[in-house]
Parts: sequence; C-alpha cells; structure tokens
Amino acid sequence: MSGALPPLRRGRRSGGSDSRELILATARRLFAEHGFEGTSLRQVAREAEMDPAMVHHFFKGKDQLFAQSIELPADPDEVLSGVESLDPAQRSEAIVRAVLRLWESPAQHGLVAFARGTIGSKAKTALLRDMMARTILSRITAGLPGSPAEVKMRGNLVATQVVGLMLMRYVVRLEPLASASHDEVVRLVAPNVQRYLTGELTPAD
Amino acid sequence: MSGALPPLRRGRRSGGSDSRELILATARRLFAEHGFEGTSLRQVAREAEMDPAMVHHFFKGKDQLFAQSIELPADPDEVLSGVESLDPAQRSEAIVRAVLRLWESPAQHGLVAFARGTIGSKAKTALLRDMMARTILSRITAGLPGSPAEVKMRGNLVATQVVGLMLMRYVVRLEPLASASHDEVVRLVAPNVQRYLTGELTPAD
DNA sequence: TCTTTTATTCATCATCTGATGAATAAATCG
DNA sequence: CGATTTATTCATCAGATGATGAATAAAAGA
Repeated sequence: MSGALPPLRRGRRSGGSDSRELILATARRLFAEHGFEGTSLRQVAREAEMDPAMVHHFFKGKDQLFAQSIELPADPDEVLSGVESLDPAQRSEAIVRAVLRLWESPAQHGLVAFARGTIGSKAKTALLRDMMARTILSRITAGLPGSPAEVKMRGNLVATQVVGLMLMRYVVRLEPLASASHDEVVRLVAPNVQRYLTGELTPAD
Repeated sequence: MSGALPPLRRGRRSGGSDSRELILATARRLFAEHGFEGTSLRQVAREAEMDPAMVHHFFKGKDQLFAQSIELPADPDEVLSGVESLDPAQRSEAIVRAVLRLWESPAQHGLVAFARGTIGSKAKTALLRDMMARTILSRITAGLPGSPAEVKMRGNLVATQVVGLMLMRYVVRLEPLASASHDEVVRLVAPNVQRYLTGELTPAD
C-alpha cells in the first residue's frame, strides 16, 4: 500500500517527444479503417494514449488532422517520374508498376485513408477529381497525339482501370487479385491500360 | 392576426401517408451524399420534415434505415439476366450496357449510397467483397473455359474495370467520361472487358 | 540566470448523437 | 358501434463529439 499514486502530473514530459508523430500515425490508421466521419478525435487520442487536447495542440482541429494524415507522402512528380519521358507505347507497364509500388510503400495507410475519406463524401470528391485531373492524368497523357478531347478521354479511361485495380486489390481485397505478384498484375492489366493510352479506340468511326 | 396558431397537434394526420417513403428517399439521398457515418437520423428527419422519432417508428434504427436505403432495387439476377446465356465472346457489351442502365435507373441514389457507405468502412467492405464474389462475379464468369483459378482471376479483372468505370463516371464524375453516351462508353470500354473475359492473358506463359 | 516557447493535463462548454416511452389522434378491423 | 392498430408528436435520456482556456512543467533561447 504505497498510498497516493504519483498525482498524474501535468506539464511537459522529460526527454524527447514522439507525440506528434504518434498522433499522426494513429490518425492515419483510423482514418484508413473508418473514414473521416467514422473517426473521432477522442478515439485517435485514446488509441495514441494521449489527452484529446493534444490533438488540438498539434493540429488545429479534425479537418487539419485529416489533411495532414492523408497528405500524399510521395508526390506525383516523384512517383510518376520517368513516365512522361517514356515512349507512350511503353508507358502502361511503367504506370502500373509505379502505382503498385506506391500502394505497397509506407504510404499505404495514407492512401487507403485518402480513398475512404475522399469517396465517402460529396464535398471531398470534388477535391479528388481536380487533383486527379490536374496532377496525375495530365502527366500520364503528356505527349500523346490526338485532339485534346481525345487525350482527356484516354486519361479518364486509364483512371477507370487503375483506380478500379487499386480499389479491388488494396481496399476491397478481392482474391486472387489481392495476392498476385507485381509481375502477374502487370502482365494481366498493362495491356488494357496500353490500349487506352495508344490503342485503337473507335472501331466504329 | 388570427392569434394562436393551431396547436401543432400530435396524433395521426388525416388521409394517406407518404412518410415512410419520404424518409427512405431522403435517407438514400443523404447517404449517397455523405456516407453512413456522415449522415444522422435527425438530419434525415429534418430534411424530410418529420419528427426524428418517426424514423425510429418505421425503421428500428440507423442501421436498418441504411440497410433498407441501399437495398439493391434491382437484384443481380434481373440486371444480368441474359448475360449468362450469351456466348462469352459477346458478353462484354451486354455487361457494360447492363451496368450503365442500372446506374442511370432510379437505383442510382441507392447505388452511390452503397458505394460511399461500403467503401467508407472496413467492416462494410467485407460485405461488399462477399456480395460481389458470390452473386455478381460468378454470374459474369459462368461457363468460361479454363481452370477455376483462372476464371476467378478473370472475374476479378472484370471487376476492376467495371467498378473503376462506375466510380469515375458516377461518383467522381470525371469529364469527359461522365457525359459520354452509352454507345461511346461501350465502344471504348467493352473491348477491354472482353479481353479480361476471353482474351489472351498470359503472353509470357 | 531569466524569459519564452513548447508539451502536457484538466475541467468544462454547448451541441449533436441515437434511442425510448408516453401522449394523442386518425385509420382499420371486428 | 367499440377495440385495436398505426401514425404522429413531445419530452427526455445518457453518451459522444469538437472545441476552448487555464494550469503546470520541461525545454530552448536570451
């Protein structure tokens, strides 16, 4: 019976502090599992074993926490580096490989959180749309021949295939697709992406 | 100044009652816009101009309301009717058309709600996975030649393309894809679906 | 050293959440 | 008609939510 436990002291801890990173990591995980609305600040704080007010101290509020949680750890420039410079006829494999690599990097939690949070609400979907159109699709379709309208449509089509692939493999986790190797996925999917990029699209024209 | 307004009487209204349907329609709309967690019972009640307790009266709670809201109005049997009986070599066009038709039917709100609610949370994703594997993919790949493993993979691949297409066209609304006609979408996408169904998948084997 | 910044905790807010039980009135059924 | 079922409203519950401001303590900077 040592009597009074040390009176849970407030004030700064001794030594360095991981708290900020810990909160971020926990938030990423929870946002990835339950989406934006399905995750509460207090839940994040609880699982990170901190006071809820810490979340407000480091981040201004839930919105900012979410924003920082899903901030793409690798920017499109880097992930798609090299794609633009490739001959369009060989671009599809590079795209599929880049995207597979990205989704199996430490960024995965953030990306799933991004997908969940962003598909889950109309307002956030608009963000996704602009982000995709401006930063990703334009890069993927850079230098393609054809009218701007045609090039845009090709970009859209690539998006349907690549986003669908990511969703089924990493979010829904359909088997056997989720367990297939990179090489296998490339072999299966890249040809279809290639048709969207440079193939004949209009057999009826 | 007629003085006291009629003392907001409780008890049953005279005449028939749309209330149940009104709640359902409102719930579908809101779930479609904000997902499951992002929609509250009281919000539904407010927009339907009813007392929140009505929602509990007609549906037992939020979960049941959601379940009834997203209940696929057309069952897969009907939507994909005829697909199974088609020659696999011509199945892709039928699939794409059936899916486009479905998503532009009155079921659209429910489907978007389904997508949002279901992608937004880990628990609900499992439901989606089983539902897809059992009721949809099996129908689409019925009668395909090849090993069961290969057929399953073909089904998965079709899913990546079709789900990606639906997501980009109806949820994210990427342009110009979102505004393209059915014929155009079929022309653009069906060949890729066809490759997944019956095409050469393994140029390296 | 003294001062300022930063990390941590606590107490508390108003608000919204999903839910329940009772009161009332119309419809329906016998 | 009378009894029962159904539709509607109201009052209220306990709990969670996001947020704020103050108290405290260590670190960093002067």
